[in-house]
Amino acid sequence: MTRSPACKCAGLAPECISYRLGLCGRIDPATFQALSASAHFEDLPADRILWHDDHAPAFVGVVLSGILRFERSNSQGRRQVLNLLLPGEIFGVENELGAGYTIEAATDVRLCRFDAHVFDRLMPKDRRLRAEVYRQNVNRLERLRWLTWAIGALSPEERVAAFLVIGTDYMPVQPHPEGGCVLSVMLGRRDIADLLATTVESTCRILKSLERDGLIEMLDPRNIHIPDLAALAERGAIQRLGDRPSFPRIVRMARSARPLPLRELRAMMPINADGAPARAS
Amino acid sequence: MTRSPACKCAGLAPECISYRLGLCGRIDPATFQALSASAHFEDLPADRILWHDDHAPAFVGVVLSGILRFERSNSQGRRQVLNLLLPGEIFGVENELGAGYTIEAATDVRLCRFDAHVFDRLMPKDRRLRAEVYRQNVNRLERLRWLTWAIGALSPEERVAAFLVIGTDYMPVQPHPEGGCVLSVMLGRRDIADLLATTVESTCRILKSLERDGLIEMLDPRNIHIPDLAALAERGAIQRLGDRPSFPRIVRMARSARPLPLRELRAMMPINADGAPARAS
DNA sequence: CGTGCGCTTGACCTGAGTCAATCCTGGTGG
DNA sequence: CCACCAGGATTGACTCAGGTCAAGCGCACG
Repeated sequence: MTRSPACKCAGLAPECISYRLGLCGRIDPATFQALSASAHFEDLPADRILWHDDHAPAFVGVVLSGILRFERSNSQGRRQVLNLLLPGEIFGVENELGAGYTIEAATDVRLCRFDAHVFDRLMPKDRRLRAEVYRQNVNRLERLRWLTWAIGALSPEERVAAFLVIGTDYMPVQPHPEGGCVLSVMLGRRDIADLLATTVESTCRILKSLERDGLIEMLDPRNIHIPDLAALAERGAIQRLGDRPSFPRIVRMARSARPLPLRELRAMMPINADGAPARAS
Repeated sequence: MTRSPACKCAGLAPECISYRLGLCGRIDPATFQALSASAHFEDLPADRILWHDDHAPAFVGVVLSGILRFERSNSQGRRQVLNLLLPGEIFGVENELGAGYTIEAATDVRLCRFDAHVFDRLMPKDRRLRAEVYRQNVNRLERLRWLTWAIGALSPEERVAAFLVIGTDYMPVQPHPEGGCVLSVMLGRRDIADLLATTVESTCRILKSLERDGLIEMLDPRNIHIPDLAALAERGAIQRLGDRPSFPRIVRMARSARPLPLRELRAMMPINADGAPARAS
């Protein structure tokens, strides 16, 4: 884990995802100054443990790129991923750790950490900061509600289908020459399985079966062509394409602070899943 | 559903659970005055639908007695209960409805409804009001995390065991002459099953099997003797008796505004599950 | 005294988890 | 450049936990 010296963000700010569409850009400029004075970048390799169990969090952070997973395991090691933390999202506010929760990097991650004390001092002062933290909490709650419902009321197949549909909101998406789109799944099978409360094997089989049904086509394990998003959504018990839990649109990440390594198909300029240019707001 | 004329709460306040340990007692007195001026009592019979699906909530409410269930169903009618709303808890803030969620009475319920506009006008003015709403949101998130983890990572048996243990925090509890305590489960099997993402039949069988193992004894379907709470907790994957999601302690309800009908064993003076007098705070 | 509903029990069966073998790919070192 | 290796992904075979379906049971209520 590399760690840069304190960075004032000054030059970077307009490029930074947190500034462009997250915390930093929505708070009072004075708060931003104070906060950025305590900011450090930090790069984590995939699977690095960021916080473990009841180890009280010592800092507040914002994800700049990559995905963190917020999870908890039972005694036999069965793991449940409770949330994905995406670029632009804050973590470490409200002592969300404590009861055996862990935060780990699901992919390579770059994040920005702020001093917790500085953050706590700023909270009561800036109503926009509070509003942003509140907003993100509401989103979190909404996503968790969806997940709980999905695990409790949907079949594994429906959950996987829904995961792919919802994934088009926050994972890279490219148009496909023959129509539809190609979703680049940023998570390994293990993580998908643990998020959807199923197993790696079932996930594989379900993907194959969705492929047999023509709902998807696997270009390679991580790149999935979705010819008809609406059809897949229907399989995933998503009534209208509109009602999915709110994730930040990765599309806004397109030119984030640190471009992802430019391998194979990974979309650097994602468009909307339906092939239209990315929606605003 | 009976509805009283507007009630100023004046005389009732000290008796009211929301005043004694919830919203009303924690906010600025001026806010309380304004809020209570728009307050109505409302009694709902069990299973009455309070809000349905995308019907935008028109009011903010506080549960005074009984339990509401916050739920969502899939297309085949499989239902998932996502949260229980207990005496003292607020609902209707932040448009939590919208995506097919429903709020229904799980038992007979008495609640206090406030005008949503009044509430929204007060929110920006009173920091203590905001703090209380925030606090309750954090609790909600925490409970939902536990539930998601439980459904995803625990077996149905573990979930039922844990449900009973956690239930001692928010459902009536009495000491048992032979030691341990008697928990009066306020929910029907159906609700328990839908909360724990299992079926009525499995719930029954699991209860029987816990009984065979001597972990519980069913006095009648709704009154369960727990000789050793810690042993049951262990079966429910609750490590230390301390780490359960935070529910309001029903013990504080003991003399709430409207006593529950005094049938059979229902404890009017619950004590702590371990037999000690109720813990403070 | 019938009816209905909630709870319980039994029989059955299948979806999905477990275990194990194989494939594939990218990375490493010779 | 190639052989080898490790880890992820896939596939197959097997098993059983727990869901479904179908009956009883018993209490509350009209």
